[in-house]
Amino acid sequence: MNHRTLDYDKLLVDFKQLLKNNGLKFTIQREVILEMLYNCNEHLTPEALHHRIQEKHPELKTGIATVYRTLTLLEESEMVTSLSFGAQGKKYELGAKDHHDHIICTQCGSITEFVDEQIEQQQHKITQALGFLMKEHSMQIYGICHSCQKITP
Amino acid sequence: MNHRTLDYDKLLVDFKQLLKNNGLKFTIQREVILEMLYNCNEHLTPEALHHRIQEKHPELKTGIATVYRTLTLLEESEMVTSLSFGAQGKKYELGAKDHHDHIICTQCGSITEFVDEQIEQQQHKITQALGFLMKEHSMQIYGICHSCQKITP
DNA sequence: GTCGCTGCAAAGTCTTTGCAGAGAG
DNA sequence: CTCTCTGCAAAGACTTTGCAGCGAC
Repeated sequence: MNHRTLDYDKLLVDFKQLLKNNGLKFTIQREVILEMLYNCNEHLTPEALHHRIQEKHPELKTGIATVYRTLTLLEESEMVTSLSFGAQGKKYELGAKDHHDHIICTQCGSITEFVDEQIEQQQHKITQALGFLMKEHSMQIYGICHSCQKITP
Repeated sequence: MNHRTLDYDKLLVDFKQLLKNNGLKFTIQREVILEMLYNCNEHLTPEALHHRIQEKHPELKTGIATVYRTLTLLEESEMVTSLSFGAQGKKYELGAKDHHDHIICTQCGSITEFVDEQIEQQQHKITQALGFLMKEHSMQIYGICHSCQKITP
């Protein structure tokens, strides 16, 4: 269900534009991080991302600090968004995808995405009633996914 | 809007029962932490909570470690819930209150609570359709609150 | 009295920062 | 060439843990 409205080339162009606009440089490390976020159909912790990059591009010896710096940059530029839940730390995903909310299995940690138009509309109603200027929102539902229910009923 | 359905005495009884059931002891520090969570109509970080306790009960010299330990205990027992958003860390609130979601002002950091029956129902529908066993959920809406809009329009 | 609890300080995590050399523009 | 990036290691922030004495039951 990912990347329906997004192809990598477009993403890369946007990224390069973003860098240029801010007098920043396009480096291999930054590209690799973006690419990895694009290709991993998952929500990744900085550490997991770093690990995968080292596996796939060991020649770069990418440092964890660079991963953190790039994620911060991408998040500030709203190209990725972060999710933090419980003690499990912060996870990142590409944010240019369609907006969606998350259903998280507390057993296996898997994350399912969904969008519900009715909920979105309701949120607008509520904030308007309070005179609140809504910028964004995040919703997480926690529970046990279908597969894990079978294992431990 | 808080504590509509909850008075402190009841809370305290529940807490004592919880401790007894687990062979744990009722200490002044634990009571003070619970009381502070009850009286502060806010979502508190462990550090903020610790600071307020030291202000109000300096004679106890309550250590930050005890605050962390007690919050962990309370969270595991589902008497408090934690909220984590962005880089701002984890905040705790009494969880025995009515269920509610959060509207967070990114300007002043204030948190407004709300409940919407329609959203709740919709969440159940969605998870049921996925064969997911919903345990709990959290929803945060970010934006600029009414007061802050006046200051910087 | 017993056994859990507490404060303190030390040890862990996770994340950020300073720096000198490498590399993009 | 200039000025930003990077990796490394050191420093920070936040949280947890070990321990010896204290206190609830």
